Amino acid sequence: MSFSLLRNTAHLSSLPFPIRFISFTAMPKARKNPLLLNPGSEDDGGVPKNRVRKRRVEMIAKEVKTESPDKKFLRHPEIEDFANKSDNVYSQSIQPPANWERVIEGIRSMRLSEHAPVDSIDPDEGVTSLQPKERRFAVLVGSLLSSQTKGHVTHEANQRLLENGLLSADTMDKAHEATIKSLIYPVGFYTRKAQHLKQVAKICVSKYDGDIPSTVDELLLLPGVGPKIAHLVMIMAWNQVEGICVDTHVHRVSNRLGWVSRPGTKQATRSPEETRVSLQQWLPKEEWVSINLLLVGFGQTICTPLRPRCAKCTISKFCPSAFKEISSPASTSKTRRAKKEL
DNA sequence: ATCCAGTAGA
DNA sequence: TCTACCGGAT
Repeated sequence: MSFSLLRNTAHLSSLPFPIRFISFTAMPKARKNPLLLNPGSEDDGGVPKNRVRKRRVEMIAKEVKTESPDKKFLRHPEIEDFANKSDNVYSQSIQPPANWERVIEGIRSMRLSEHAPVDSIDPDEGVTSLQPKERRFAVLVGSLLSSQTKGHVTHEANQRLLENGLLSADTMDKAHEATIKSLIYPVGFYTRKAQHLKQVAKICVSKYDGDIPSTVDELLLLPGVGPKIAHLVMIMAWNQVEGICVDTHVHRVSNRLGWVSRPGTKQATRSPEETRVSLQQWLPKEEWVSINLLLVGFGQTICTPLRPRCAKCTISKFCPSAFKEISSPASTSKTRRAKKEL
C-alpha cells in the first residue's frame, strides 16, 4: 500500500532556509508514544523489554477504554483535511543536515526519470466506492497485507477479499481463518497475516463499532500493526500526519545520507523507529508524507541495499556514504557461524 | 545459497 | 537483542 505523493513540491522553494526557530504554538500537540519512547529508561527494574511493552500496552488500553467513544471519530478526512498546512510548521530541535533540500530535489528528479516498482501501486483502486468506515478498514487490511509483498500481489489479494465481501470488520470477523488465508495467498507470511486479520477484525467490531482505531497508540495495539503500518494508516485512512512512515528503505537511505543518528552521536540509527524520531526532529512536517514514497522508490532503484548505484546517483556529491560500500556485505552472525561450522 | 521486509515473541 | 515467518529476487 502506497500513494502518489511525489507531487506537491511547490512549498519546498518557499521554505525558510536554514530553518530557524519557529513557534510551538501552531504545532498540534505531539503525541508521545509510551510504547516506543525511551523503553526501559525508568521504572522497569530490570524487567525484560517485552514485559515492559506489555505493561505499557495495558496502561494504554485502560486509557483508551475510559476515553469517551464519540471523541474518537471526530477526526475524519471530510472534517479535518490534512492540508491545514499553515499549522504544520514544525519546530526544529536539531539543525537540518546541509543541503537537504538540494538532495531532495536531486532525488526527486532521479525518481521522475526512472520508474520504480513502488510507482505502479494505486492503493485506492477498487476501494474508493466503499463507505468511509469500510474504506478505512480496507486501507488497514491493505496495509497489513502489503508488507513484504509486491504491490500487484497485495492488490489482487485485496480484490479477492472485496469480491468475497470480506472487506469489512463485521464480515472479516465472521469468516474462517482458513478462508482468509486462502484468499490472501500468496502475500508474504499469509498464515500469520490471516490470524492477524481475524483478530484485528474482532477488535474493530467489539471496540470500534466496525471502524478502525484513529490514533497511533490504539493502532499499535492491533496484532500485526507496528509503527510503520500505524503511521501509514494514520495518513491513508485518517488523513492525519502523526509521524513519518519509516520502512527499511527510508531507514537505510536516511542513514547513508547522514540525515539521522543516534541521539547525541554521529552513529547510524539502529532501527526504523530510531530513524523516524531522528528524522522528525529536523524534517519539516510538510515533507513527512512525501518522503516515504520518494525514498522508497529511490531505495528500490538506485540506493539499493546491496551495491548501491552511486555512479548513477546525481546527489552522490552530497552523500557521505557514496562509493563507500564495497562488494561484500558485512558478515552477519549467521554467516560467521556458517563459516565456523564448515 | 543468501538476502529481503515488518512484526511478534522470547 | 535475536529468530521465525513465506516466497520471490539476487
